[in-house]
Amino acid sequence: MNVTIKDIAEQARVSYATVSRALNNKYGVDPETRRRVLSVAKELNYRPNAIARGLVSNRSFTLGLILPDVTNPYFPAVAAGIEAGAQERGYSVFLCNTNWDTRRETNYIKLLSERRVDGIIHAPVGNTLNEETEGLLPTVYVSNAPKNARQSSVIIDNIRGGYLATKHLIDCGYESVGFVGVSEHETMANNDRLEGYKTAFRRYGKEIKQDYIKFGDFRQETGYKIIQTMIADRSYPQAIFAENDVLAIGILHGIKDMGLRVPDDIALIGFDDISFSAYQEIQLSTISQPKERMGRLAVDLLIDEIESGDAKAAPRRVILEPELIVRKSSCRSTGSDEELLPRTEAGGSVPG
Amino acid sequence: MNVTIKDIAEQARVSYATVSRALNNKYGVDPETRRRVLSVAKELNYRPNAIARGLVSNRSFTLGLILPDVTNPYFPAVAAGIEAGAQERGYSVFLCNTNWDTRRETNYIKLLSERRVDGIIHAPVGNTLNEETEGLLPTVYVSNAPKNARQSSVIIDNIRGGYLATKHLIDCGYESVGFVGVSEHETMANNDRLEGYKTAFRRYGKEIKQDYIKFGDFRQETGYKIIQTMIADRSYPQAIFAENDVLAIGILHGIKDMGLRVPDDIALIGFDDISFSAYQEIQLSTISQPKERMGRLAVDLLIDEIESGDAKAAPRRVILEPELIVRKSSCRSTGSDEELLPRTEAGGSVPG
DNA sequence: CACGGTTTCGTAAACGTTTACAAATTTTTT
DNA sequence: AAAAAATTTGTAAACGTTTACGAAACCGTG
Repeated sequence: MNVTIKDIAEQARVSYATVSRALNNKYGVDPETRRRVLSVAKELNYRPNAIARGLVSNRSFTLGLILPDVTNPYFPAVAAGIEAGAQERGYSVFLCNTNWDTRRETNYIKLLSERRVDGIIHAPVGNTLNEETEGLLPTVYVSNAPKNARQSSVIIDNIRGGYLATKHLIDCGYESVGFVGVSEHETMANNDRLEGYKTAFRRYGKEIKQDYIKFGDFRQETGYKIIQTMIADRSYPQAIFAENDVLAIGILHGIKDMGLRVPDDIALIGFDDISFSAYQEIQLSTISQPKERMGRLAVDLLIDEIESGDAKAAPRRVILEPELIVRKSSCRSTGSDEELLPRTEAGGSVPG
Repeated sequence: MNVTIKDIAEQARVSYATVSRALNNKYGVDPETRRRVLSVAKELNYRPNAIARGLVSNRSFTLGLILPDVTNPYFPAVAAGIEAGAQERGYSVFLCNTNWDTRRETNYIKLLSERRVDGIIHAPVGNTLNEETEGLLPTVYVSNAPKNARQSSVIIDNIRGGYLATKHLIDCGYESVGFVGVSEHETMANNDRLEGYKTAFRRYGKEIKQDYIKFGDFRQETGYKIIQTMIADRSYPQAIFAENDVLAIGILHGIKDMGLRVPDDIALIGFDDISFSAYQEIQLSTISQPKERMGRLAVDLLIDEIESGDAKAAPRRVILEPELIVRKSSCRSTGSDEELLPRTEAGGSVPG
């Protein structure tokens, strides 16, 4: 059906081995025959069969991308970086959507291993590593990495992010600062953000009030409901740090629908800087992650590991800096920019 | 390195052909040996090599998904449907992001054909078909289809959508209704929406005012600027139909930042119903597409074609109904629900 | 117990490449 | 002009499966 290397061989009156060498620019083929082979190939509109090639070379130039939810704007942003980077280096990527389900994660990893991908980029949901699949394939974790992962990862310093967010609110002068997080799917990223929150309290010698720490999931409605019951109960802080922007936007609406104002009655800061947070009507202060860059770094790391063959070399843990973005939901910038908290120690270095 | 069918054969003391038959539940293998083979396979943690399998069967159980921009919330919504549907039927999908670039579209199609995908789902950018690649692979177009495409497609009735949006604004009693569209990347979908706009004017015997028809690209900022210059020029309609929600949201902010109110000073309706349009602070009226369902329909169509082998059978053109969603940016519902415009004739039928 | 019919199994070829090795050809050296 | 060296080419094996075909083993029947 499809035209193969043998068809070319016939037309060009050489053996198919020579055709293979000519097409792959291998050393040791006469320039004249190479020319002839290439011209025949073009004429027949030859497309090499990547599958056959993969079988013998044991390399598919294919990656898996496992993420919890394409529909959550955070992930497409990093996926864009991954796709672009992979494409530039000759790899194609399989899209795998887990719906925040760890069992689906496991299934996908097994599937990808059957498809003989050369590696996977994984934005995992849990905070513990999956012993059944760890090490099955070269992996780079992105945006969240399980505790004591034995693989490389590209994340931001979530503790620092949580610290920056909380510090900002404290610096604004708010007496009480609450925290709304997601517990349903505990991730290291989330744990760390809470940790950063606590650190800020410690630094400022303030006491944490458990009533002002709430947990839900990662949906807008949840944030909406949580804040509304807090307000209804007349037990709410002056400011809130929400663990991600989607939650924060829900909270924002919850506050307004209860007839209170942001930031005058309750100030608010989110995390992630999804594109909609910048919208005029929302103007959510937040902690920004370099999402696309994280994606690029992750593929580059992965492909480097694959191509250098030292997949088993010391895993690299790239930890990027989060950035405080002050919009209108918190307070005007305080200007105090002192680096009270040193950056969290990274196991590896941060490139470029 | 990896455990193969031969390793199993050895352990189970049968030929590897028998192993293959046992693993694939083929007819003609003794229940006892099958049991033995399966148990050895499990014990050795065998994972079939999809690449080798693909080589001989000439089927990769792999699809390509080509879309213009993962970062635009419309596309992840349909991608989610596609991914889920494909996964359920045993297919994996390659993510291909074209950045609204037709040359990248062509390159991706060629690449996918080298990877021997069984078919592709394509949300194309142009309105003309690419003669170089058309027919190279079984294809289903989604969300936009080139004029006289020879392949199946799943789209909504964009003429009707444009009509519904415009009619809604006219019914609200606005004297003048403008149109803001994207011209940079002309698509059939966009052309049709404008067509629907014009149809509504014709039905109502109103005259179209060219000053109120503007074009830009598909970015928020563009909508923002377009409306601001209109307002600055003191030449703007009472209501605006924007060709997509991203544009509409830009317009929304543009209006507010000029000190005017929505809908009191200028009413607004968008198209697509991306998730953020529903946000409390935005409340954009819009025309909704069943995005996830479109994705599912598209994969199902594609896989049916692939598996039935009649890829060359008459292409099916599935045309779904758009739905008017009235929020707060236009006017209260008018209640007039008469079906003035018959649905656009479809070349095929709309399945259950 | 011979025989035809089933059922189970193994051998071999095939899928489209890459690549080690050897053969053939050309070029260089003496 | 022969020998040696270098270049170019072909043959064959390999990658891990599936599957057509035929051989072997088993079954029941007369």
